[in-house]
Amino acid sequence: MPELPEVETVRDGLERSVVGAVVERVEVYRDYSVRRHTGGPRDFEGQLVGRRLEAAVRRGKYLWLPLAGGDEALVGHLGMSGQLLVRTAPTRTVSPHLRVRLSLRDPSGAAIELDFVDQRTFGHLSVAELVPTADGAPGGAGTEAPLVPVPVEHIARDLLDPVLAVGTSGREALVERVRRRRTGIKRALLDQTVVSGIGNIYADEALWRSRMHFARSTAAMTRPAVRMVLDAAHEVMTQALAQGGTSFDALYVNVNGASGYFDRSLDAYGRTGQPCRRCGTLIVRDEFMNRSSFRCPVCQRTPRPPR
DNA sequence: CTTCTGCCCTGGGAGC
DNA sequence: TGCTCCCAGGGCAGAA
Repeated sequence: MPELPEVETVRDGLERSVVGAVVERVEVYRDYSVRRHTGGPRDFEGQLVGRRLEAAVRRGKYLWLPLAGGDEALVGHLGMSGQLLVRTAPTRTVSPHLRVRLSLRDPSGAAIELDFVDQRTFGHLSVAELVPTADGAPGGAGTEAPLVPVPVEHIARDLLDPVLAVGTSGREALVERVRRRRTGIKRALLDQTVVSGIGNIYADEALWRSRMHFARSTAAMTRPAVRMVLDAAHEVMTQALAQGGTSFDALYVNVNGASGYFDRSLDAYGRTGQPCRRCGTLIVRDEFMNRSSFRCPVCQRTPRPPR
């Protein structure tokens, strides 16, 4: 499932393949896939036709393509199973999970199809207004413009954002924000209003690398401990991005959670019953927020319950 | 304001 | 073989 590194791979692909192209036709095959769009799917189609895609921007797991001729953007979230596939030649087979198709014309006159394919339909597209960022800094990766779409306004910056770079005041402010929370460290890492882009997989990987239990109280954590887990999250996502980038094909912007990075490099996530790569103890699975959490029971000790 | 729960959705795979 | 049920989980509404 796409988290920050996968979404950044998609953003990079879109930047190279569809930026500069003009939307000629929009087909919505599944209304549910166009959500949080004022006006509904028909209005979505009308808003896009004739507009040129000006950039490809990402914050956390949100993507957006600012549209020429107005402060609006095509906004996308891939959810669990979403893919944005770029094709420059007609295809014989159409995915049964094709939800939205944008037919584009690039500056050279060539036809491009941008397909939103999403099996589980947790992802969605919309057109939304762009508004200034609260801090005046660029809205996300891939742009210098200090703008974000309205649905992204409440989404915090992610760890690859220069505003949150290690050693900056932004990073230290994030450390303090985490310490002010009254919750467990994994809940804080997953809260997209605190820091964005971290999902269940990379949260578990960051906690394993930091030797921390998911339920450790944020309020009781020292600054160095919070720095450590944030650095670990940053590191694991950077490494994943480096691997995801190598398999990228410019003509096929792909997101596939089952490929590449996932199979080879995970230390905790999904490794129930397999030996911890540090100490050999078998990884366990815990119930957490109605989903799963994977950890080494020795490296990541259960914290004392608060009194 | 903060924290937390339940729900949205689909199809692959396990279990019988 | 065929049926049923569980599971994956990001983000949001609404409750506490």
